[in-house]
Amino acid sequence: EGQYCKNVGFVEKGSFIYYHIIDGEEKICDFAFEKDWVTQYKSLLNKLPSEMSIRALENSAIALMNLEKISTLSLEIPKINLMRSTLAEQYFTKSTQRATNLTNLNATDRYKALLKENPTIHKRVPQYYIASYLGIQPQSLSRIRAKK
Amino acid sequence: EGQYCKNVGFVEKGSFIYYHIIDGEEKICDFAFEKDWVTQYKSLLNKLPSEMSIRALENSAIALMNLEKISTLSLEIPKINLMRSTLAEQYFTKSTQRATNLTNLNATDRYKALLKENPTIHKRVPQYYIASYLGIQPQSLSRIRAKK
DNA sequence: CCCATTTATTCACATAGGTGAATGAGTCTG
DNA sequence: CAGACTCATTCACCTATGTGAATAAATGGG
Repeated sequence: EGQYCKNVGFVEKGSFIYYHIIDGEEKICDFAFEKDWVTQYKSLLNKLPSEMSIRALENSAIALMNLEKISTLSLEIPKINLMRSTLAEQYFTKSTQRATNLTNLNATDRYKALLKENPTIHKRVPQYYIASYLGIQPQSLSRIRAKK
Repeated sequence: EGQYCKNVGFVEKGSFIYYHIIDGEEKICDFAFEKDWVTQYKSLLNKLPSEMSIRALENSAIALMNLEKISTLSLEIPKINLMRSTLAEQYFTKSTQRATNLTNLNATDRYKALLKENPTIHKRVPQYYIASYLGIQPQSLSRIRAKK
């Protein structure tokens, strides 16, 4: 947060969280796992300070590519532009889906939807981060898990 | 919804809603007003059926541009590519902000945030659409407004 | 202008999720 | 192994929002 993002990463191994700090608490707004792209989109493309932080959760391996180099390469290899639109789209799709779930599903159903999409997430991510991502308190997620 | 989106629109006058139908109800996920771009991003760029509907709320004027023509034009006028990234970014920024508000603010504060961003919205959009966008019932929005 | 329809408000009650505290379980370090 | 953390669970109670019904207000067509 506050730094200038200059790279695009591709997760080879491990996991990452995107988060804001609000009232001293880490509010998780996204996860990234193997084969996801990782960058701070707005900071990267607009050369603005990043509005959020990104951090590895596990011991991870990530392939970093510098935006300048990508831009140069794209003159020779037009397919690289595909990657740029894929990136925009991945982020847009994920945040839209998250907003849709937040308005149309209750916490239990949001948790189920997350598990369906990522069945092993609770083995890899502390539960209070999952709760934060779902927009609820850790106690509430405990309650939801117990009820099932 | 279900159709193929082939245009990008620019709102000259009026207003539009983006919505899904879920359990027979229109769930509003975005608004567009003067100077906003309007398109169904994923359908447009991937030539897929649209996942949502878009409809004018008021008597509106919109400048429509065909994607094919935009692509051709962009060879002559490189600045047009700016518009494409602006578009991706507008959508991404809005949906991210919406998801952030939904997780970190209560309904009252989400309503205040919306009013701050768009002070005249209640003069132009029926209240039950605003409620839907905020992720609450119309009665709850009435209650919130009454309390203030 | 009147009636029909749509939209907004209000109320009483129900429920999901928040809050703070206590407890338990897991993990790390020495 | 003991002590110190960190994380997860459970509980009792609280509050925001949902729900369904009744009413009121606004809107639109004849």
